[in-house]
Amino acid sequence: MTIDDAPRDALRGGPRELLRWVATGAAVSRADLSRLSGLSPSTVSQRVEALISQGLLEETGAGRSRGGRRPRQLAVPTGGAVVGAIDLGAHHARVGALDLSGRVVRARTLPVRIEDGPESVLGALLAEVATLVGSDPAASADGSAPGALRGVGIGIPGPVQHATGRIVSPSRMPGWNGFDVAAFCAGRVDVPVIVDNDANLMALGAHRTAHSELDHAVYIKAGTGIGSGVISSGRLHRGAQGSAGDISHCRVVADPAPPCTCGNAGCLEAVASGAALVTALREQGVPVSDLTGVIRLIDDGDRQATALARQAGRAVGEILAVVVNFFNPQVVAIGGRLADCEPLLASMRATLYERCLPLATQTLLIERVAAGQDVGITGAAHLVIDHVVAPA
Amino acid sequence: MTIDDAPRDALRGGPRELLRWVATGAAVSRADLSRLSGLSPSTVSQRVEALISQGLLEETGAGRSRGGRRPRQLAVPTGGAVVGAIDLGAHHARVGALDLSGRVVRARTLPVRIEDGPESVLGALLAEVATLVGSDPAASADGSAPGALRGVGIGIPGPVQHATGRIVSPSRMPGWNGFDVAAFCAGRVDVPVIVDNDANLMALGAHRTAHSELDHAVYIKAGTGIGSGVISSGRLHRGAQGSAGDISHCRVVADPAPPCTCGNAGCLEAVASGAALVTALREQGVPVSDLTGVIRLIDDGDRQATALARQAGRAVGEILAVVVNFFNPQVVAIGGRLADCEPLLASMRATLYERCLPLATQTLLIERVAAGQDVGITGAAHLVIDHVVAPA
DNA sequence: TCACTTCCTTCGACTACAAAACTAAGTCAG
DNA sequence: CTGACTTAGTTTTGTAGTCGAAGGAAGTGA
Repeated sequence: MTIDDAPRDALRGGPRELLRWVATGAAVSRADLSRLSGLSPSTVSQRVEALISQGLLEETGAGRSRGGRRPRQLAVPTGGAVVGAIDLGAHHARVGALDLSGRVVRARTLPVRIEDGPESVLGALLAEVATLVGSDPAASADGSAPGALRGVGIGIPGPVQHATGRIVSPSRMPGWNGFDVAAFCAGRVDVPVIVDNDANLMALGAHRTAHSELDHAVYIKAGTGIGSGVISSGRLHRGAQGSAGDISHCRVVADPAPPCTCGNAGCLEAVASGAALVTALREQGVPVSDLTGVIRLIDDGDRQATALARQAGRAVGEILAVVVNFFNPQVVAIGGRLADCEPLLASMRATLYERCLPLATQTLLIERVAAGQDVGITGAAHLVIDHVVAPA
Repeated sequence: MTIDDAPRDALRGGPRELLRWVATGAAVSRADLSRLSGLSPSTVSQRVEALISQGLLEETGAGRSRGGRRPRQLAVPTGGAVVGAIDLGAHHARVGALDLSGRVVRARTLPVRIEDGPESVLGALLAEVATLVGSDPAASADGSAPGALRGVGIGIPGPVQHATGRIVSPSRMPGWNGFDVAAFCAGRVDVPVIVDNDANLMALGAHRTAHSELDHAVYIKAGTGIGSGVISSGRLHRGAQGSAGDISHCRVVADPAPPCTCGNAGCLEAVASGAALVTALREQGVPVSDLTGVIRLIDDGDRQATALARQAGRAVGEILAVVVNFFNPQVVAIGGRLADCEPLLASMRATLYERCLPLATQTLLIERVAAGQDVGITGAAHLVIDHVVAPA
């Protein structure tokens, strides 16, 4: 006798899921939703009506007939910049205004100086969010409720206790330790603010846009720093302390083992992060100023830079091999600025295939995160949307 | 604003949970259940009645008053050996008959020879299950329905595709590759048979008996082989292919790197498993015949054996460090025959604390699996019980 | 003996969902 | 162009699960 697993999601057919189906284009009519969700047509009608009255859904005329009455098309109100999102990085921040479907309405990249401290940095970014949301033509045109800001999601490049919104001993954010981001922001905007780690947000964004049908996924963010986000049973896995996915200080074999900002040596971050590559190249006498320079060198086929990228790829692969064996995900995707670095990717892949159980890699997808520079804010927006369309 | 996470379990107050509360002794009366589950007294009464009529619960007279009417005590029908369980090991199998609360009613350890092949081994073990269940005094006394066998759970010391019940390229089970355990057993017993990896069953058993209030846990089984079981959000995490937790072939630093049965060298299993310790000691000229001998040597303080145990502990700790950083569990517990080996445990602990993020180890429990030799069959029984008390 | 507590059940109401019947609006064959 | 059929969506009605209030059962303690 064969036992199939418990249903993937007890929230089956919840308003959130209906909304997502419409947002992703999987469903266009009430009938579609009924088929997809397994709910009866009457129930779907009822729910849809509720969503419409909340301004979360709208009717957009009749669709094409498939041999019978034409469907009344549904859509998530688009163009309404109602969710703010900030994806804070080491040197830049991506700030955006997104609509309820998680689509980017308007976004900008701003230079930031983390070392200026949280008040200054976050203050400026929140102001930019307000500008982006406020400059919404739809809102200024009709000024109705659907155009109003519903929440702000913020991604931080360091450890965040999601539950409290507090930052805990970040390695590259001087002056931010213990800062309560959520509380600070709550004083500046009067909508819910959700704070999470940047890798988690990338994971959420990438999963929702590219792998929403997969249950278990791991996303690596390799930029200036290195981190990962975990999707388990379709949901973000944050772990006991909210530090799940933080593989930056796992030890890897490297000779000599480069010292890490954390005080140890041979950490993944000290070998495979963008910052590490910059440092290593400089020590070899190569004059690079930042990660962009390193990537250019690699693209140009520079021998030293390429060798370092390979080493970085092996290091990532080494850690990822343990993760894949242990967690057995359906997909491993790599994002961040180093994701476009072919030598790194290639040696990561090779190491992974070499060191994993055949069973674990047999159907494993190893990909690049597709969604580009907006994955982070997309993930942040999804977090907010999930919270706005609250219960189940 | 602080956002609390989604409710841990949408199945809140399901019949399964009620049953578990009674089984664990957390609840004795309907009133207890109402308080624990948050359901209204009327709903609880209704559910309890249903469970009683299914024979899954029974009333056992009145309890002690707490200042008012005396509670009508509830209990899971005990003494009824209604679930069969087999925990197959490399040289021995633990076979048991358990009641609906997951308590062991009767159990035996049998020697097995894996190399005799699945038909022979499983045939004998199933026969033993029948004997243990059949010799139930309660069943023969009143012969009523509650005494009837409801299902059999089987743990296999190798990779199992839980969904199909098939064994996939096990490293130490010649003749078992591709064997469909579930189908074979289905032909011999007329109740559901559930097959899973032995480490998964240990994890389930240990979690249910000792850590049921924790969401995320990792259990290491270190015996002849080495494996792990993962609890994520309170549920067994099996991963995409059902191979999650199989860390036996993760590479660790070891010099020289001992060859592994899988063809590679330096696998965790080749360094830290019981089989590896036996092999290594023999190569050093120490005459040991099996794992029991090794453990005796270690307990006696033998220098060579202890050194190997330390090395094994470091190797486990090394892998576990990555796992803890990545998964951020609330507890890591070690079971299996090597769990009682102090030097191994000590160096595992040390390595873990040295290599993990402080945030991840700050509140991390590192323990020995408490439940003893019956954890496996207990886990198997729980799997069956969960399936019998089917939906939510 | 009486007030009060605890335990549990009964009953009416509410909610979520579904099934069935129905309306609406189309296609297509003859 | 007409009538049979299809698809889409609504309305009505029914059912199952849950809760709250009320009350009965069975105790304690002043």
